Amino acid sequence: MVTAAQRGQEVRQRLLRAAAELIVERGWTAVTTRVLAQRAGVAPGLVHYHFTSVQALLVEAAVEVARSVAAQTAPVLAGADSADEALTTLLGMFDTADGTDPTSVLFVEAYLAATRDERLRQALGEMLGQFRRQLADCLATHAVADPDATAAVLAAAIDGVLLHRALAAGPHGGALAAVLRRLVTAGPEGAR
Amino acid sequence: MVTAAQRGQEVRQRLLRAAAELIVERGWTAVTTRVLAQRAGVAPGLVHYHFTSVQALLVEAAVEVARSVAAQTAPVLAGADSADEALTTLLGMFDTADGTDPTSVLFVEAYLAATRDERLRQALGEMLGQFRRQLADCLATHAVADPDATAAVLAAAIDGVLLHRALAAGPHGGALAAVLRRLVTAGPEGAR
DNA sequence: ACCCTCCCTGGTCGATCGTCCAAGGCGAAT
DNA sequence: ATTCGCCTTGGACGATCGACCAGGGAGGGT
Repeated sequence: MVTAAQRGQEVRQRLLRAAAELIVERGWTAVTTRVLAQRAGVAPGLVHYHFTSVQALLVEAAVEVARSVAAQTAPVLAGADSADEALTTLLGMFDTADGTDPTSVLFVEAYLAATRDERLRQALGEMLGQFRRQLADCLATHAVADPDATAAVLAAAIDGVLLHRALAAGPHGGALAAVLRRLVTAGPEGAR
Repeated sequence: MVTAAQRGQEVRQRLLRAAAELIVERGWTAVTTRVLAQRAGVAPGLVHYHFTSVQALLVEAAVEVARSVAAQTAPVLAGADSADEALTTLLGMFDTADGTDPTSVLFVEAYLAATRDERLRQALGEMLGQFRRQLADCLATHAVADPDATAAVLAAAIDGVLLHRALAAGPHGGALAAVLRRLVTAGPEGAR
């Protein structure tokens, strides 16, 4: 037997999934109560029953997606045998993304919304810091110079490449990896 | 004597400036006819007199700002004596930006809006292509390997760094330049 | 003096917005 | 069987939205 509470949680999840889709399709500030409910297949009133506001729902949905992506990248960085391997595997995960794919657009939408929502900014800032730290640990283990700054730039470069792919075709696969590899193969003398 | 046509053009410019401000403050899809008019200090009806729609006004405003930034970077790339110098000067132009400054936010907002507006996507895509080409020419002149892919990655890295700065503090100035310099100082043997 | 053209005003239109709420439904506990 | 607590429904509220337009006003050409 399915309890009412279980059905309630499932509705919550459906609303979160609908929010993630609609942020991408319409843009953060254009996601409305009624469209959310329709996409989730529930009555409009349920949105404000399960969440205090539409904005709170969007924030929770975005953070959840970011968390799931972070959960995928973490083991890659922790288990790599070399900085080269970590880079290659990481790029492989994003190589099918063309900048207009749901995940890429959602991330950028969340970044922007974070400039206008302090809670979201803090949540995403912590996750970015965590990713940078994991990446820096990976680079430090494999003797890359200035691992902290390198990790920050590498993370930024990946996001930037995805951002630019939405506008115009850019380097993919091997060509992209070859350029980015310069960041992690320079020895300690790379820093002046 | 100020003719009516001159005043009309000035109102148009005021609306474009107001649009650029409001896109940053409120987000692309949250800029409304009436707020635009109020910020520009004109009657609401003028928005749809000078522009066919609010969306058209936003697109024109974003493209105009992008063009003015491109006009600032172009001479830097063309006149640099070395790839190092071009990189340093370029970074200097963006070093005061913290990711929440008007120009950075406007660019990202425009990138996102471009995924939902084909005209804007094409306009920004052309400008990105032009910037990449200028940067690639600069790199090629100073014997950097694989200038096209390097230029694309470098451009993406700069945008990515600005994007991430909005979420968390990142490398600035010398530390940032030191890492990015690896991209442009690797010789032809850098590509395996 | 006339008209023509363009700029501008201020308000109306139907649609849609976020939020809230009274009332109904239904399993679980008493 | 009754009560309790949570989930759910569908609509009401005032505010605001983009787009539109009838009409006023003021130079410039005739």
